[in-house]
Amino acid sequence: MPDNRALAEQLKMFADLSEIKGENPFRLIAYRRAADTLDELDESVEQLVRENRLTEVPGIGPGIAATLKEMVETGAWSALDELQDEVPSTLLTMLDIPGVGTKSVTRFYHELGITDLVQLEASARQDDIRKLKGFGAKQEARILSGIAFLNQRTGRLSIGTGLPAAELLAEQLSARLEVDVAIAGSVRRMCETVGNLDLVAASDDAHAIATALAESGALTDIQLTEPSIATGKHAAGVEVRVLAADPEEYGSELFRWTGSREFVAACEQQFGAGPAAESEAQFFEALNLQPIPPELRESLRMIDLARTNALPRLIEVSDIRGDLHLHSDWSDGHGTILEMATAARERGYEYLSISDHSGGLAIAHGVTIERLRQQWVEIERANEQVPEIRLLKASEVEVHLDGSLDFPDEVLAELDLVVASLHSGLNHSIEELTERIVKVMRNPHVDIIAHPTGRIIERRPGGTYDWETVFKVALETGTALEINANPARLDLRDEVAADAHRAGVLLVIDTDAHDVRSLDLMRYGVGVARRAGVGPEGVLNTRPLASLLDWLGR
DNA sequence: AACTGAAGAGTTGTGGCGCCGGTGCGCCA
Repeated sequence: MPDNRALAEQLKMFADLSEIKGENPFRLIAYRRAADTLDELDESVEQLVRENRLTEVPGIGPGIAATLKEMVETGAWSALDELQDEVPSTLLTMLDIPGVGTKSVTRFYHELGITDLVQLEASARQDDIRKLKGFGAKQEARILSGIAFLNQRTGRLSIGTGLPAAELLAEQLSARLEVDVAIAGSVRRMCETVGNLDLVAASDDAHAIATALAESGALTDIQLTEPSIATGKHAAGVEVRVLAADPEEYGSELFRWTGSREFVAACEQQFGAGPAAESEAQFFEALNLQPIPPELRESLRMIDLARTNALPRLIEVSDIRGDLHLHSDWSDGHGTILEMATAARERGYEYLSISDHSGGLAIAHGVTIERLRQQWVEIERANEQVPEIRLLKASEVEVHLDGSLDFPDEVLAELDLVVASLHSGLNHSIEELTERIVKVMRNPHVDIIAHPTGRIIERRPGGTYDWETVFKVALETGTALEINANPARLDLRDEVAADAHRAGVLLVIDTDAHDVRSLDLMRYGVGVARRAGVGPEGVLNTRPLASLLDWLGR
């Protein structure tokens, strides 16, 4: 039974193929909008089909409802199958190249007979692309560097998918086997992408684990690859490995299975095979080491720090007192200001910054100066309705190519908080980008630089900066650099965040939420900060409201 | 294809950048 996400994928694929075929563009918009809606829908499509309520969903009319019904009931979509006979679906892989869209792909296909990335790369190398009207040497170079970037992709799963999947499995296994089951591996270390999902169960019965895995419904191809290891293929596309650990060795095995491989190897070299321990705490105690948080088990230096009880105190999700970068339905968010404020109260926050896009980002329905003033009225009203949460009048202000901001200084001065964002020209040179961001930080009204590099993990490389200069100016101007908690971004990434922290730069962890649910992405940003060795004092939004307002100078 | 608003028909996702070629078009946020 296809879930909402799988159905949305099919709709998007249909839209892309139809666009290549040259169908009515408004039809495509409708399919894509419906797909976006499904991604955020709380109810399952299957349920809606059964109750014949699909067309009650905004953006789903009779046509798409019939399509969804067909997919739910038969598991297939005949129109999509027919379309794939006409338009090879391998063409879609070329759309992943930054700068290549459906128009270009159509021409590569019709005029050069190119159907996939391998053929496209070969043609670009042979200078065949520039023979097409409207293409030249620069385009060829862009295509080649784009393909090189795509070839670096690991096919690993985002932590944003891996962690919830591992949590669900651990919960199901624990309930069925009635033993402790822990998440291990790269998921536990909060790596930005994960190659597989590793779990450790406090049970030496691997057969029972395999049976429980089968009952979970999320796995195929379940087998015992070793007497004590049950594996299977997860629907999300990675391997699941569950270690059957003797309860008396549960802690020490969890340590071994958490990795990183180099880290565990280094420990074994220093301490031998290590003692058997029921819990990880006991394991560290037996080694006479301060417990090392999983996120720090990458750098061997941490072993020395643990020896002398000198590990940094790491930030925790419970340290976070508010979210300073998010969106409402005033721009491209889906929740009202009141809904976002209420959700923040449920999460125990003290404050929330309403930072919708500025007018320059038209596609996101950016807020113009005139609408900004209207928004302040609504923010004040919500402040009265949800007195537990202090809503800040903020903006995610577009940075233009010349480093100027989308709002004039007089308007910025009236805001409680200014988040500056680069969305264009991120492929410019390191010198140009550094100069631009320095200019932004030197604006006295700018408080935060959002998702500084603009990377999208495994999709867009993002910009490069002379970080030393960026940190120096951030320190000098008192600008906070964001760790964007969205698992597709995680920007700044762990290593750069660690360097920033060491340089004394203040960090801030924001979700950039576009709906209520995304406020919960905070833990991924906290994971990055922990991997960077950052404690609560290094993060702006751990501060109490009064202290935050003081920092803002308001 | 869906929505609006009441009839059928018109509207829907905007504007700047980069590349190519000499003014326009595709791509992207």
